Amino acid sequence: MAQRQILVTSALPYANGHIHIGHLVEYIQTDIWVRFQKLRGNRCVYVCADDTHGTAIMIRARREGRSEEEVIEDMRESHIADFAKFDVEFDNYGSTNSDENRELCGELWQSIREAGLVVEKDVEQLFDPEAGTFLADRFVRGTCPNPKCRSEDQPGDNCGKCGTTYTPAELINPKSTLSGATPEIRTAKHLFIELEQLHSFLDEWIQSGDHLQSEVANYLKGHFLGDTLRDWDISRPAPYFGFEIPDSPGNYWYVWFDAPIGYLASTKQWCAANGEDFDSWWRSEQTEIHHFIGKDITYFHTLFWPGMLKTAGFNLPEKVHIHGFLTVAGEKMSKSRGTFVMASTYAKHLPPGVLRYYYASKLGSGLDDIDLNLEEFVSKVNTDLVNKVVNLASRSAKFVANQKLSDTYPDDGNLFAEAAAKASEIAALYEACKFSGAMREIMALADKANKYVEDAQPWVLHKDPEKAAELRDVCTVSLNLFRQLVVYLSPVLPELAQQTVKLLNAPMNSWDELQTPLTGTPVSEFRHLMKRIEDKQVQAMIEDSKEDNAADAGASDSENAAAEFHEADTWKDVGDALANEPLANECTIDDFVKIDLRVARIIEANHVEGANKLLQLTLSLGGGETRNVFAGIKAAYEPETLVGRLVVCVANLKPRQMKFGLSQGMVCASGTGGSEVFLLSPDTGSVPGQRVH
RNA sequence: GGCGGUGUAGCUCAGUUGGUUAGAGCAGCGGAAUCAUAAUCCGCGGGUCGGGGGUUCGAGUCCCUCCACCGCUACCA
Repeated sequence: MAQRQILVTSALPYANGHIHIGHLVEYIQTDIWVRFQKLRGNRCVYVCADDTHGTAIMIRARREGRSEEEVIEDMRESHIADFAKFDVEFDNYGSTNSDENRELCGELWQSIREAGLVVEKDVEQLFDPEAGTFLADRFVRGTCPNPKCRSEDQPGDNCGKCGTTYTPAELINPKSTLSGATPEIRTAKHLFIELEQLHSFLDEWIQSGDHLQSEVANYLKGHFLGDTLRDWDISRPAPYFGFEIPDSPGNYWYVWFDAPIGYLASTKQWCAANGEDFDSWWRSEQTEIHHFIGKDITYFHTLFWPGMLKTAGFNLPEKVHIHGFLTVAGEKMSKSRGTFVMASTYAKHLPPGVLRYYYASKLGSGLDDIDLNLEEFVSKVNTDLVNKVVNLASRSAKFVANQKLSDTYPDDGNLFAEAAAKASEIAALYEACKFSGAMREIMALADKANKYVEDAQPWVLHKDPEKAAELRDVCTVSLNLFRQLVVYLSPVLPELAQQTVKLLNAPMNSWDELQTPLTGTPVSEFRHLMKRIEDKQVQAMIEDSKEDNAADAGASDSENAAAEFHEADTWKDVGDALANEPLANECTIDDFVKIDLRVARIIEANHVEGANKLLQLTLSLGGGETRNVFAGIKAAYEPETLVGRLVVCVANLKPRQMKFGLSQGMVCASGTGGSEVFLLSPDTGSVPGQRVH
């Protein structure tokens, strides 16, 4: 098989936040794929970098009273340390704030200019006169301009209440979240790339070959390519932390222009350090480029990025591998529930290998979100890795410790050969990123191996000194089957592979080593290769995450906001997920007054036996008037935390007989449901029984 | 609203170009074994493959329709 030359990237983590277990899905997925390629003997280079530019970093640096460079350097060290803990091994980890990146940005920019793709347009944007900076939409809040809504304190791009989208300039009574000042509308020149000129190229690239998963190609086709592609605003006026555009003083490249160029820049650094020729990696048909990204940044990597590369004469990606997000216990990671777990917090409580295995066992080639189910996590890694795989070594190594394996490989009923024959099938699963399928196949082999040991009964042979040779044969088979499994698993579990090398005193550098059994080699003293994990470790991690986040609450708002985002969500406001509830039909004031909203105090709150979503609440309207209400807020609130607080309720709602009793009203709340429910609270001073007008 | 995706055993998921009584792991139940980190092995139960309609000799697999859930809906993309 010819050796392939493969360049692999993961998305660049933003230097405004620490790595969390959601990020790790991507880096672990990529690292497994890279290790697999290397094991197969391909030339494979894995580069990444910190994404360092943009308003968010600038604001953070100001708040912390230090330079942007200091901020990003600290975060870079933290990121590198976190990745190392999880055996994510980059060949180069760069930064978008590097000389290489600046040069390459200039080079691509030049090509894009020469291709006639750049146009200049005026853009109206809000400007904070106190902070002296233009404001990204999420740094502006004000009253929703929709006359039917007028909700206060809404972000600058769309209303979280009614879902209306608008520009920040349309907000009523806007305020900067940086200084509290009222922003001014200022006009500035922005540079745009006319992507439409590349429409037919993109059409073809996206539909041809196997560059994208079919869902993605369909999505792009239906969503963007069916229409005229809009111009892409790639400049930002000063002040901005980034690179100034050489032929447009006072303007900076927007962070999403220079971020993907970071892939090139990081490669260039690697080339310089290893005496490699950059063009043979990025301008050569010999090289396959593979990007691994999350589904939220599909747009950049499948439209702009290929367009930029094409225009500047670089290699196009061979494949953009797109994955879904991580949910924990079936829901978005949540700080209040302690499921927003930082990589470093995880590493304090649990070993990294088991997370790598768990993710591998869940990852297919699709875009579906994967769920970290905590009970399943514990049982799966213990069962598969400790009880099945490691158990093979554990139950046979001690019989032959400090001895040698048999000189000729014994009859094993063809088990080794059959498992070896699975190599091409399992390799194909790894290659296609169908790791879950690969793990299933490997565990099926582990089951067969355990059955072999069960049938061969080495513990019986052990008692009869005359059967020493037979015992050694059985252990030779068992340990070889074990080693074969470890080779199969080594992209996922590099640490286990290293330990197995020590145990069996034989290297493990190639996929082909699973084809040939070891014979006559010494066996070391057996030591536990992997510890079972316990539920209490997981619980401790969750508790610790709650504490982490409580500590965070004292930090700046922007820091908290950043921590809420999925890996690339730092580039947008996650709040718009709430905006999809369509606006109800128009109603008159007469309609409105039919609904009698009252302030009420929760005087009792209880779980309801047998109910999945409901809590039983007793509301007091004052003067002894109470209402029994069943509210679907169980996932979001503990009953004991509710007692005593004021809420707003619909007091004249027709009572409804529910499965668990009569409900005499509704408690007002916002949110999308599940754990995302937020009760409305009146300001201090209001008392139970007051009507809401 | 539009577009994309998903809906298969209690849970997590496989089901390849439509073809014999729909599979795995985990969980549950019953046995065996005791070398091993209470880890293993054997057996059992459990699904009208979201609902309905259609094409076909035959559909979880193709077509239509409805329902539920998730995501996206672009000048922070």
